[in-house]
Amino acid sequence: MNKTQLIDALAARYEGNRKAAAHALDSVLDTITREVVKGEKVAITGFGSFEKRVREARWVRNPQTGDRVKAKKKSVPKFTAGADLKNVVSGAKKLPKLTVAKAAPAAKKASAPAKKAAAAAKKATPAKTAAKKAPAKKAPAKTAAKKAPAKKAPAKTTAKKAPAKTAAKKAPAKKAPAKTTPAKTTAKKAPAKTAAKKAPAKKAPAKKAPAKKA
Amino acid sequence: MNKTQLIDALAARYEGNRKAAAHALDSVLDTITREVVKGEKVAITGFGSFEKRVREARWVRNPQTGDRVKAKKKSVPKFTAGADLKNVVSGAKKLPKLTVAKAAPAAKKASAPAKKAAAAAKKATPAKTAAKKAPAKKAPAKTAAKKAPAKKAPAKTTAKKAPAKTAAKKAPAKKAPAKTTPAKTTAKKAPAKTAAKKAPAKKAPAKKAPAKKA
DNA sequence: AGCAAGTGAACAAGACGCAGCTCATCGACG
DNA sequence: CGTCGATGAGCTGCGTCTTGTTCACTTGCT
Repeated sequence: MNKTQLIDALAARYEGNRKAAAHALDSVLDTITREVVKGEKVAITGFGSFEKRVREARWVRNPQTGDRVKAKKKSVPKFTAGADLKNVVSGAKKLPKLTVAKAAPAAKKASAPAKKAAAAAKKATPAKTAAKKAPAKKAPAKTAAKKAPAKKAPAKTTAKKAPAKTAAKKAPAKKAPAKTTPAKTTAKKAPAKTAAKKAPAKKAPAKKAPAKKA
Repeated sequence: MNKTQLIDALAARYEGNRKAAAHALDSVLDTITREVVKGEKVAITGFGSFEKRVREARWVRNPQTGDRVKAKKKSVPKFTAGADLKNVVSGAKKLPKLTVAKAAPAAKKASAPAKKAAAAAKKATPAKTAAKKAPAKKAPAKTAAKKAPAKKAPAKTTAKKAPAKTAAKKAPAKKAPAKTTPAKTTAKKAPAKTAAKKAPAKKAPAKKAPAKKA
């Protein structure tokens, strides 16, 4: 998914208004960028944090010549994923269901949807809280508690709607073939890209061709 | 800077409307999250890309017990910073000036501001483009070109309008202090962290205190 | 206000970043 | 809608960074 496609997906939060979505995306990214450039660490609880980190001078290699090169000391942007993002990406936790209702009123009433989002978040949060409290109380039984969360994951899956579970199954299926699935996903929108990637792999020999030129 | 402060900064793009800003931030982050969870790589040219990466099972160590632990195979979120973000963070490139005018109309007319933003982007882009073309043409002189870019930075400054040049002069002046300012900023926070790091070291004994409790 | 996230420390194995170059892809603009 | 300049990805190998667990405390957010 590229920027344009992201804007398309984001537009759903703005009643299909792509311009508003584009403005939102640009604004968010630009603001984060400016703060990081200023040396400010931008910490978004749950999602992650962006910060400027100093990378000391170090020896690196020119992959083409194999020569060692001294990379100068510089500042680089660093993103550290937050717990929530990690949890949903790993599948340990599911994202709150995004209702169409949220998307619709989003553009009309920023406050109303925010409350709905909070409500949805609360629904997801308490369940987790309870789960965490249980192990917290069973300090000695934490080992077992570890196993408990594993059971929790499926429990949540089961707790969710049948379709969600179906989606969950699809999700893991995607993980297994993550290397394969993305190709499929890519194949849908950018099969050309997949082909393009495969093509470049073939172009690796193409590079050999230029090597011959050399 | 935390989420609340980020929303404050972002509100400037929405006529001070914090709710709209919050909605924008939440929408963007949630959309990115959902796409990544779905296995989609979200590539935002210039800023960076978010993707789900598979981490194979591996042996890790429990630092407290020294025990080897088998970390299960899991999916983790990964962010790769884009060239533009890297350049501005490293100081190799400056961010286009953000005019208040942009912020003001942003909330009123999503379309109009988008165009203005685009116009501003163009101003920044062509200058860079021209600068880059120059080196691109001197393919053989790339080695020199490397040295050239250092000179380019001022060259671009000169190429800009007199006022822009004035601004450029201010900009470099800001650069000089920028490094000083961020250092100070960093000094403020970093030392705090450093202090914090030292503080926890002191807290190590504090842990002994609870040990006494035990 | 209460709960979750974040932080720091410990250590070793595994993951990641980064040079320069080339080609494919992207996206802003006319 | 097409164009073209900018960006992204991949290559190699080595130095740097992250990650597991646990605990206690601080901070942030709903």
